[in-house]
Amino acid sequence: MNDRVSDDSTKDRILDAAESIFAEKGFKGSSVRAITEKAGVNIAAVNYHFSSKTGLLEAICDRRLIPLNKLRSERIKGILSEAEKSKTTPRTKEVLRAFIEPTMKLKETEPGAKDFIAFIGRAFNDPDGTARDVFLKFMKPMAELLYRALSAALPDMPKELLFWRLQFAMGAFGHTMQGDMTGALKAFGIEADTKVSPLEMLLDFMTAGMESTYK
Amino acid sequence: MNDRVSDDSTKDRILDAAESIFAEKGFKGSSVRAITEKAGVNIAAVNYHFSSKTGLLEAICDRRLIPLNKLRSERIKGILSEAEKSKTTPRTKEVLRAFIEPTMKLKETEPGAKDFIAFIGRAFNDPDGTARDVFLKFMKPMAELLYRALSAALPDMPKELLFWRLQFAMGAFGHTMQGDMTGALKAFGIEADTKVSPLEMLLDFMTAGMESTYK
DNA sequence: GTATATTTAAAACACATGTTTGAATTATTG
DNA sequence: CAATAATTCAAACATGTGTTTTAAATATAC
Repeated sequence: MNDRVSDDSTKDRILDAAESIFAEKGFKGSSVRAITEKAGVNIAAVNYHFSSKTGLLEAICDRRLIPLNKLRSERIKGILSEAEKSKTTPRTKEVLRAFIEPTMKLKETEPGAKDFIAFIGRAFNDPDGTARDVFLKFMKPMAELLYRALSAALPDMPKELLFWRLQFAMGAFGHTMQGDMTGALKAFGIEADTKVSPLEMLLDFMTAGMESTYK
Repeated sequence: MNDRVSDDSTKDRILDAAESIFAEKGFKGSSVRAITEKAGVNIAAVNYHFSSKTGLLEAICDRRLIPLNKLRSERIKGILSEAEKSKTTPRTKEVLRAFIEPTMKLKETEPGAKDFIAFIGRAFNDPDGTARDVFLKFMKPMAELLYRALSAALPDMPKELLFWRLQFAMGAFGHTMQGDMTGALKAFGIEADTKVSPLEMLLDFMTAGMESTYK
C-alpha cells in the first residue's frame, strides 16, 4: 500500500505529460494515447492509476491547485486579519496581488507548472464542461474568499457592481495566463523591453478597474 | 446557379443550429451529427454545402463577424476622423465603446446572435486551434484598427504597455461575452437589480484600466 | 525463496467522429 | 414534357476515441 516506490515514476510521468498536452490542446483535444506516448507508458496506465481521463484531470488539479490555493488563501487571510487588527481597510491591490502573485511565481520557479497555468487560464472559458466543472470545483472556496476580501477593501461598492468587476478582472487574468503573448506582440510590431513585468501591469490595470469611479 | 430557392433553407438551418451548438459545446465538442439533427437535415448536407466542418465555421463567421466588424470599423474610423478634424485626442472610453457596443446591441436585437457572441467569447481562448485560427483571421484587421485608435487616445503611453492593457481589456471582454453570469451571481448570494448595464460597467472598468496611472 | 499483491503490456472492445459514396429525389431549364 | 442540373438521402468508410480485458512481469511480504 506504500505508494512511493515504482508507483510515482509512472504516475508522475503521466501527470507531467498530461499537464503539457492539456495546456496545448485542452481537455477534450488531448487523447490519452497522445499523453501516454509522451509519457512513455502503456495506454492502460491512465485508467489503472487514475481510473479515467477525468480522474487524471482531477489529479493534475490536486497536485498544483491545492498548494497554490493554500498559498493564496494564507496571504489573503493575512491581509484580512491585518486590516482587522489595525482597524483599517485592506488595499485592493494587495488583495489582488495575494491572489495573482503566487500564480506568476509558480510559473517562474517550477518549470512544469507553466503548462498548468496556461491550462487553467483556458479551462476558465473552456467550452468543454468536464474541464470547467473540475476546475470550478477546486476554485469555489478560493473565489468566495477573494470576493470577501475585495468586499472588505471596497466596502461602499454595491455588491452587484463588485461582482461584475471581479468577473472582468478574472477574465483579464485568465486570458493573460493562457499562452504567451510574444507572437501577438510581434504582429503589432512592438518590441518587448519588459521594463515593467506583466504582473505589475496586470495589477495596475485590475486595481484601477476595480476602484474605478469613471464617469 | 441562383442560390435563393431551396438552398438557403437548408444552409440557414445548418448555420442557425451550428451557431447554437458551437456556443454551447465549442467547435471540437460539437459533432456534425448533433448539428444536422438539430437542423433537421441530412448529415451529408454539411459537407455538401460547406465542404467541411471548418468551412461551416467560416461561414458562420462570415455571416455575423463581417457585418459586426463593419459596424465597429465605421464607428472607430468616425471617431478618428472627428478627432483629427477638431485637432483633439479621441476619448479612450468612446473608442472602447465603438468596439464593444455593437456586440452588445447585436446580442439584444437579433436573438440567434446571442449564441454567436458567446461562441466568439470562447473562441478567443479556445484550446482548439481550428476555431481560434479562423476567429483570429477574421479579427486581425479589426484588432489593428482598435490598437491604432487607442494609440491615438493615449499617445504618451509606451506601446508595450498599451499592448498589454489591450490584452487585459480583451480578456475581460471575452470572458464577459461567454455565457451568462446569473448562475455565478446567485452562487455569491447577490440579487441582480441591474440598475447599471453590464456594458457600462465593463466600459468603466476597461477605461479605468487602460488609463490607469495607479502607483 | 516462495507466495502474494501490485504494476505493466498488447490487444481488443464498443462507440463516436468527419467525410464520402452512389442512388433517389427534387428543381430548373430549354 | 423531357433533359439536365442541383439537392437530399441512407449507408458505409476509415479513423480516432476512452476504456476493458487477460496475461505477463515486477515488486513486496512472510
